Amino acid sequence: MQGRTHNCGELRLSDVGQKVRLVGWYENLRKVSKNLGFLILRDFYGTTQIVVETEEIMEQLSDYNYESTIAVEGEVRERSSKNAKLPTGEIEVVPEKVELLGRCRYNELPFQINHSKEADENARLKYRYLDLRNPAVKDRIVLRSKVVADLRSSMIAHDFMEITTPILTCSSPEGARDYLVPSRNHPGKFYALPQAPQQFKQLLMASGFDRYFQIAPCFRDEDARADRSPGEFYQLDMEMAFADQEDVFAVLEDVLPPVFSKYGIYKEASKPPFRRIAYLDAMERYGTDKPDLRINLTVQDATETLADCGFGPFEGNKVKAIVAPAFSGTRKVIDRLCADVEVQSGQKAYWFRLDDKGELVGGTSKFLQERKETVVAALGLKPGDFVGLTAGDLKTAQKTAGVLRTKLGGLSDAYMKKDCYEFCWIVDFPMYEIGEESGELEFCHNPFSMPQGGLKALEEQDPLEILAWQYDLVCNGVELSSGAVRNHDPEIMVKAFQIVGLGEEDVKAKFPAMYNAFCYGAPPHAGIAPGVDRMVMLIAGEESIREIIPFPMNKNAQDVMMGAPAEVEPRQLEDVHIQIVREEK
RNA sequence: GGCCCGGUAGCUCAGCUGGUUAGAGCGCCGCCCUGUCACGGCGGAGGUCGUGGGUUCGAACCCCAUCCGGGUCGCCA
Repeated sequence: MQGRTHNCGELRLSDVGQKVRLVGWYENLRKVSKNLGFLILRDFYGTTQIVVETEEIMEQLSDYNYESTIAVEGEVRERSSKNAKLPTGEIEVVPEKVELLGRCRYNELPFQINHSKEADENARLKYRYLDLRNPAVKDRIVLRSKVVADLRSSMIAHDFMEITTPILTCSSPEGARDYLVPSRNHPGKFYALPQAPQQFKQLLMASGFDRYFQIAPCFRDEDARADRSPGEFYQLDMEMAFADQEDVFAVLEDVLPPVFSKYGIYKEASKPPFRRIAYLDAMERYGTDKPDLRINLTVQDATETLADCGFGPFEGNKVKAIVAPAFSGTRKVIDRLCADVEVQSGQKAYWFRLDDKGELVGGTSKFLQERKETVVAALGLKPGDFVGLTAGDLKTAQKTAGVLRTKLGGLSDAYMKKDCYEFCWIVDFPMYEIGEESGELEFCHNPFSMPQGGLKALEEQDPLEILAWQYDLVCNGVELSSGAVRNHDPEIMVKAFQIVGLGEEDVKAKFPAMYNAFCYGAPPHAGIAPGVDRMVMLIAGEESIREIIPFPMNKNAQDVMMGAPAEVEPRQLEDVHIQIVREEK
């Protein structure tokens, strides 16, 4: 007998009496005596108990290390003591023959397979093929595959067509650092890996395709975060011709919630239409453009009430307040909260409380006693309330308050409904902003977005007042995606660039293909590109993006399993006309 | 690049105010165990305390430098 008759997850009571051949990994042997032991055989589908009842097979097994692959031939038997926790727990296989298929040469592994999630991350990444044998680790990758399959079929059901776009393309002048690929045939010239298929999908619209999507690999040479993989990631990239913001919203509101509620750790997901929050409102009420709407706390402006109270950090600054009602945290909890905010935002948070007797206590309260009535009235305080405070220029105060709000929300179920997916759209982003470094007018997001009001707005309005048809999709405080109604009109495009001091020649130079294409009659179009990795993280309830990537890189963008990045042969460098210049330390 | 946290047995971690022989659980090896299922019992092996320097009679512990990992800010239109 070759191969297998069944997998390790499918035998049931109804199979009793059958002769079977199972193959898989030798996970464990619980040895009870010289001639009784219970072997756990594991494959992709599950585990099956093999009951060893002869000294002969017991001795044979003692030569094999755990994690070797073996084949077992024998008869299915009803267990005398069943295990309700296992799908195969009612049966066991009595082996007539055991065969070694692939020897594991080590009796000690870098970590224990079933506890690999607790092991050192570098060891897990280096031995990812062992880590992935852990069902709990493997399941995330299986989940990812299912989510992607459902997204794909749902998009196709919505009449979208998957079209692949080039991986070797050219460096784009805006945005993140590119990954460059030297050209052998063109000395001194480089391809770049796409940061997103942005321009290609817009060119598909100009080419006459109506509804495009792609599970698209994207490459950006930027530093990692817990929720941001270095180097590469995937987007559910989509674009629709003759469409506006409403059309894009309608598609994703239809496609995403069913996938989230079907596979997610939470079974409840927002129903369409998702809440829409204007960017400036989001910054004011939630202190972020990616609010977690599961948290019911909001930010208030307390500048007028508190800025001049005599507390140094408030002086001349904007002050933001978050009132947490019926607060029960101890001083230790509060200190921890403030420390966490400082670690994450780089800014300090302050606080005081209105105690049960109605007295202002703790933190900054001594600066407020004289104006107690005003403070209580302005913030609408009730006895037992905690007030978290942040200060700085408007953006700093808002952003810090945003971090504080998130941390406060995590403290109590009363502040946060945890078990659901709350989607929202952030809309009405400003078209332009004053750049923090340059101090000059810049595009707030991407220059391809259509300004609300079109050419007329660009000609007549204060640039800082102009809004763009630009939107973000947010779920539980995670930014899933940016999207926009694109600027498909060369005239408006040139005008939009002129406002930031660039001209027609710059547009042509920076985006020649798109500019030219749009000169031949382009459809109005709009699109978006939700991050697949982020969505799978939310669905899986994982905090680390590495858990949902089959072969992730470490924080420093190294693949410790493959050894990438690596040096190459001098000959290869010559081929592509590259010389290495090493920096002296 | 800045800041924060960490690095002690194969793995996870404890190790007090600096004190003489650095511990635990899991794993590994050996023996025992006829229904285990996180099997159990007994015994054993296993340590450059990340690295280098300093302070001290004495350093896993304090100081300096450095390397590595994670988080975060910058960055990611």
